[in-house]
Formats: sequence, C-alpha cells, structure tokens
Amino acid sequence: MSNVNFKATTAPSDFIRDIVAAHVAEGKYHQIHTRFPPEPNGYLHIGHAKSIYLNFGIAREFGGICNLRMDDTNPTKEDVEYVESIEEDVEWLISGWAIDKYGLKPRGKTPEPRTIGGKPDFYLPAVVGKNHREASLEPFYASDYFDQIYEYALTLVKKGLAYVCDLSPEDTDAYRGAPDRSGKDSPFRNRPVEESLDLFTRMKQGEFPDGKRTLRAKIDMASPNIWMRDPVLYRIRHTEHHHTSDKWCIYPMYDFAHCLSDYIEGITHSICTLEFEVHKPLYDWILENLGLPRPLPHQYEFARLNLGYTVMSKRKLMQLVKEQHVSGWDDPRMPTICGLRRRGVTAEALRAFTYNIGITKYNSITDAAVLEHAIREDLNKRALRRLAVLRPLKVVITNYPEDKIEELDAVNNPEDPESGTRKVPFTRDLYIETDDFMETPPPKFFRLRPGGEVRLKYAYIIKCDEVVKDSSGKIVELRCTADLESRTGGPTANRKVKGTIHWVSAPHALDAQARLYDRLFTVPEPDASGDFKKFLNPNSLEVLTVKCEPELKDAKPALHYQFERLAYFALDPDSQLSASNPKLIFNRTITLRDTWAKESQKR
RNA sequence: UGUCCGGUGGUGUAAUGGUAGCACAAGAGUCUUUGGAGCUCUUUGUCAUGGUUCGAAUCCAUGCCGGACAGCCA
Repeated sequence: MSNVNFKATTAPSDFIRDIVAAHVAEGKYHQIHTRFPPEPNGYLHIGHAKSIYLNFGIAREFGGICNLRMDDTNPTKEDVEYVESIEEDVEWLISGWAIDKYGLKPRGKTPEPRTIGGKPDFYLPAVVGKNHREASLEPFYASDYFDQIYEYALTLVKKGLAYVCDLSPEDTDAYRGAPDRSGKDSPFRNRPVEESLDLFTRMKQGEFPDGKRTLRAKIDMASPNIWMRDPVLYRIRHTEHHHTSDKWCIYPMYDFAHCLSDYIEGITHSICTLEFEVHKPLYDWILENLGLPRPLPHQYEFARLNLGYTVMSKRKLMQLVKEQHVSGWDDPRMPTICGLRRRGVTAEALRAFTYNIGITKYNSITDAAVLEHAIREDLNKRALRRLAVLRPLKVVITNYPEDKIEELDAVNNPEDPESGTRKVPFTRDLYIETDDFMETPPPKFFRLRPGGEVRLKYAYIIKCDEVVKDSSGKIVELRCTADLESRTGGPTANRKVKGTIHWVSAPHALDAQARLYDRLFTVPEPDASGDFKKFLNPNSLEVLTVKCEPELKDAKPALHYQFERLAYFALDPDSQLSASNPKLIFNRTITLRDTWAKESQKR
C-alpha cells in the first residue's frame, strides 16, 4: 500500500463520550471498560460497526479497554460459524486503530471466586496489548459465566427475590397483563424459598421438559414497566450449546445474564441500543439486589443505525441469504461487514462514516449518500488509477503505423505523488468506452462524435473520421486520425480539447470480469411496510467482461483500484492469481460521481 | 389510552442561557489530460403555544407528533 498521509480524524464528541469524560474527570472509575456484546446468531453488519467504533473509540480515547463478548445465552439460535465471523470482522474493523484496546481472555478461563471485604465475588479480567491472534486468547462468552450466574440466581431465591414458577408460557403471557393493564400475581409467587430452591436445582438437573417451569424475579406485577413484572430469569432448554456443549439444560435470559456478565468483566459503561432503555430498571434491580462488592456497571443507550436503501435486521439479512437473493452473507451488496469488505470498502471509510453520523437518541434514517461519500473520499486518496474499458468499442488510428508500440507514462494516483507512474502501451488498434461516442450527441456532450476531437488520456488527440456499422446498423468500429504532435510533451499537447477519454490498446488488453453492483433495494425504506423483498432491485448485479490495461495482471487483493472516469474496483477473492493465466474478477465498490449522468437526466 | 425516550434545513448532526454552525444532498461558478478530485459561492431549519429571563434551540408548563416496551429472543 502506498504511504498516503490520511488526515488524522479528530475524536468525535457525543452525549455518551461526554458522560464518560465527566466520569474520568471526577475519577469515578479506576479504568474505563466497555464491551461489544453480539449474539452469535448472524453476521455483523454496518450497524454493528457503529457500535464497535463507539465502544472501542471510547476505550481508545479514554485509556480504557473494550471486551469482545459473545452474548450466547440462547443455544437454539447460535452457532460457531457466527462466532468465527464475528471475531474476524471485529479484528478487521479495529486493526491498526484500537487493536491494542481489544479485551480478550486466556482461552478456557472462567471467573475465579474470590472475597472482597468478606463478600464473595466473581471477576474475569481482560488481557490486552498482546497479539490478539495468539491461540492462547479468545473472546469472552456469557456462557462461560453460567456457573456464576446460577450462583447469583440461588442468592436471589434465598433472599426471597426469585421463585420457581409453574405457569405455562401461555399463562405467563396472560398473567403479565398489557402496557396499559396491570398484571396478576402468579399462583406460585409465594412458594416457600426451600421449595423454589429444590425445584430450581431439579430444573438444572434436567428433571423437567422445556417450558415446564421458569425461574422468575419477584418484583412487581403491577409495575407500569412490563419488564419489572416478575421477569423470567431462567428457562429450560434441552439443547446442545455451541460453547458449553451439553453441560446445561437451563439457560439464563438476556436481562439476567447481561448485567451480570458486565459486572463479572468489570465493565463500567454498558452501551446498548434504544430498545433496551425500558430494561434498564431491571438491569439495575438485579445488580443492586445481589450485594455485589465492586462498583456496578451502568447502561447507556443510543439510536441504532438505519441506512437508506437497505435492511439491517439480522432476521431479514438471514432471509436474503437463505432464499438466495444474494450469494451469501458476504455478497458485496449486503450491508454486512464481510460484504462491504468484499466489495472493497475499507475499515477507514466505515470509521469516517460512523464518525460523520454521530451518536444520539434520535431514531433516524441515514441517507445512503453519506456512506457513499465516505467510501469515495477514502478510495480517492488510496486507489491506484488504471485504464479499463467496460463496454468496448473498437477504434483504429488510421495514420498510426500498424506495428508500432509506444510505452506511455501514466500517473498511478494524482492524489499521491509518491505512488509514481507506470507504462501503458499504445497501438493503432484501441478500445474506447461505447458511451464515449455518440453519433448525434446532445448539447454539452464533450466526448467523441463524427468529425469531432477528443483527447486519449496520456496519449494523442484523435478525430473521428468514419463510423463503421454492421448490417443491423450497430456501430462496430470507429476510424480516426491522431494529431501525432499532440502526445504528452509534444508541440500540440496543450491544445484545448473539451473531452478526455480512457482507452486500452486492443492487442495488449487483458480480459477480466467486472461485477457491477447497485443498491440492493429500489426504495429508501424497504422494510417500512409489508414485504421488503418486493423492493429488491432486479438490476443490483451486472456482470461484464471488460478490457484492462496489462498492468492489471499484477492486481493485488489488498489494493484498491480506480478505473479512470468510471468507478473504484477491488479484486474479488474468487479471482485466480496464477502468474501465467490469471482469472481476474473485479468488484465495483462504487462509481465515481458522474455529473454528466446527472446533466443528461435533466432532459 | 400505561411507562420510558425523543423532536434543530431535504437528510444527519453541533451549539450545555449569549452571533443557529458543520457534513451529506441540491444549485451556481472555477479549475482540470479523470465531466473524478480540489477550490469558491448559494438555497433551505430550532414541532406549537404560553411562561421565566436583559437574553431561550437550551430552563418551566401545556399541547402536538414520532419511537420503544406486552418472547420462556437478544
């Protein structure tokens, strides 16, 4: 990669960072500790990137740590496929930026019991600053705390703050009431502590089938907050767990496991999305009623990302994959991290994007143009310029010798002088873009026309003398003459010609596949109402065989390219890079801004 | 008609009682061997009504509008 100097992005400011900054100023915590806690039931998407950059950003800006934790309390939906993809994506997103704040733990380690001021405690510290790829380290798992969470459940039961309930799922629903209607006490609510203890133990031992009983917190069935109406803490699930195997048949609910996981890891700021706001009283209730000896974590909520022209829910993304509307989670049209990566979007662009949209509690839909702008800005600085013709039209320079080959100098990246130049071969037979010629052009068309002149980038000014058509009237070839003095540095090189177009020498042209992606959906809010799939864009992928300048035979997967005047491209992993017979596949990351397209649409 | 949380140009986001700013989008111009990039300029906004104050986007009250919550999902 070239050593482009990216301007240092100043640290953003938002209401959560303001809170953290105040806590740092007053010395409230020994060290700031955040966490990113995905459930491994799907692939990470750009909305997760917003959360990752918030949590790791805070760790980075305030000298803290951010743990990666698998929030894996529901074995029926989770899978190792997802935990592996999550690790890969998180690492890619924070690599070279906050990787030194990445909180992991020794593989297989679980919280150790200890005593603080006479009180029992469980704590699992993070390891940072080591090579995150070390096999000896792994992410945190909520499921690693099942023993401790079970202990805490026992404590609540003994305190008379939790009970085993025999209500069926249907009855539990009915007893809960509704937002505007008070709930009703379970008939098992005042079951003796000893009996609950016995039943809970037997639940753990597998004596009862799924759904038969639950452990519930004893709070207030009349609470205006539904989550305080004796919420279920544990349910029975005779299911193998991807991380704990068959050790458990009872699993803690999110609300019970999450606050305790935060506590066990010493999290100070537990940042989540708005829909958990109504759970906060429960989060606090659990921690406050356990007599915990260390400072308690606190929950803060922000608005999740909504992006125009796409869907963000894991359920819907899963549906697109399963029903094969896309080629997989990493299809370049997907808003997933792996999809964006495959498409050629960089982590830096995603970071700039998330910085630009900010953090608030207002539920908004971000214009897709904001993301596109961040991608273009990033790629403009780093992409290597190359000449490639997407839809070739043959051009013959009739006054140019048949066997002559010139090696012309071409700039690799005008934004980065250090990227240097390369040679591009020029011959009599060329390809230009079909769109760069019009037989009867509209006003303001600056490209080639019959009898008109245009400059070939890095080469000559040519004039179109003759349009050759086949029997159906289709244009198959242009016969042109070049101003042989007009090459770069030549006597007439500075002649004013309105248009400059790209080209490729036909005998030297390299065939490659180009995959042109467009928005996955045709409307800004595909999931606003009804079936989002009816808004799928039927033209979201177009596959072309294109003509590339020979330099591209050495294209590198890690690099980004701009096919001049067209778009940014990146090599797809499906490419075969054998030196003798490479099979190149380029994904179009994003088009260049096209003011001519806008101009021509006006009419 | 319960509880909680919100409401600033088209979109998103600042201003923490003191000149409503920035980005994207849109428009105009300039430059250009990328109709790219850059540079310059322009249009458009504090949900409403009262109140407190020398002064309110900001504080208070009322109303209006929007979102979240009734999984043994997270």
